[in-house]
Amino acid sequence: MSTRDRLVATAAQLYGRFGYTGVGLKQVAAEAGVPIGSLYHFFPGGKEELAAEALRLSGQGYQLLVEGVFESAPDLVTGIRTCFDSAAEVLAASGYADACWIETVALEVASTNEPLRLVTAEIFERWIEAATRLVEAAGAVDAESARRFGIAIITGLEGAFVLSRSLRSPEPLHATGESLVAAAEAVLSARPGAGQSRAGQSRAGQPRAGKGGRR
Amino acid sequence: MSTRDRLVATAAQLYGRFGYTGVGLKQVAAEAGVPIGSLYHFFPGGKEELAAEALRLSGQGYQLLVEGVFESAPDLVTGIRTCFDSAAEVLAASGYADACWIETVALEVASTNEPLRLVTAEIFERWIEAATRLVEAAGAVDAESARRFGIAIITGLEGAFVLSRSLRSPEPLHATGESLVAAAEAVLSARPGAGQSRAGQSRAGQPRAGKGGRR
DNA sequence: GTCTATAAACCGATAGAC
DNA sequence: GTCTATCGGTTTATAGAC
Repeated sequence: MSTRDRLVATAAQLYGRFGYTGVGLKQVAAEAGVPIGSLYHFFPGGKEELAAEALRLSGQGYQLLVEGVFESAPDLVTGIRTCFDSAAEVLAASGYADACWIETVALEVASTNEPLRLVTAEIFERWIEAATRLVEAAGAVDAESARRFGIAIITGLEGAFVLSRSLRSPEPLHATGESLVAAAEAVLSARPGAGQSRAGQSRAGQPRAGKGGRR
Repeated sequence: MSTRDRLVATAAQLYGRFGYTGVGLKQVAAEAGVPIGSLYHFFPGGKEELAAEALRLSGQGYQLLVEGVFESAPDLVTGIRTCFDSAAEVLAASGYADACWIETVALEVASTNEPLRLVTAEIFERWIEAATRLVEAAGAVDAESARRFGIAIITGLEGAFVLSRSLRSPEPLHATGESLVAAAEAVLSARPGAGQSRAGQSRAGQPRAGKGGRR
């Protein structure tokens, strides 16, 4: 792993735990075992450039992770359930520390650092587009409602992360996931050619009970 | 307005824009027109005590605000719509700065400051209980699913704030609100004595069309 | 490319005069 | 209760030797 990659990786890790303003460059360099001068050699733009790079890398990482979960699920509804349930497991296993650090930084910079705000906006926009594609693949009617529900999945996940981390409980993630499952069934049953019962399959599997508990 | 109240109010304002680690006590004191010595006179616990007080005050304020919106709405579904739509208006009017600053601080302190984390947890728990009461008043079946959907309203709102602030667009708030409306109709139609069509009224009004647009 | 030293500004917190 | 000066430590960033 190159010096540069090590800096980006430890920056992502530290910004995730302490936030953007909560971590100094000296701390990042020390943790990565790199002198501060080398940091400015690779990132002449200083803290901002390093954070932008870390954000973009983590943003892509999170996207691939979630897309993988959905694509290996038999249908959209189980994809949503698996996504929120496994997020709850990972979060609890890390002592409620590792959720989505991009949202922490996004809130910190939203009104204070325009270049970094734009970086987070690009990441979120890509996530929305990816989620929209997943909903469309599940058979939702028009592009507009697919995007609308794709956004709801992202916002639900991010909001549940906040409460689950603060409360140190998986309950917000489970509850939000179940609410999105109910919404997905409603959205998908409204598509042309769908019966008015709860549906939601796109490529396999029998209709699930859907009312299910928190396992 | 007393010196003490002025400190708490400006602290809430500054922490909202720059985050907890992003604002110094000197800055708070200067903005409030108070010498730093007086700040430590009223808050011997320093930054942490001041932030805790500001969090509790703002937490109660947000709760009263949202409860007022829901209680003056004819039913749960229009309460949700009004809540998300007016939040989008307020946010846009402030240049996408004033959403919910408690979540910014909650993420910052979640893994770094246990006393403040507990303060945010208490606030979120009260919000959940308030939201649960609103859902129960709308006629949802059991206490468990009422709490589950109450949580989803809070997490949806908080998550939508993150994306709307980052993207500087009302779209995430509108999309999340519509998704919660669909989920509410599904949850409420499952209650005993309800037809299996989409419902959602609790005290007034005819059944709405429910599929409606973004106005 | 690597590393050290340092500048200039800021941080939270305290002491002590008034 | 108000206000100032200051301590010790941190921040971002740069200069310059190697």
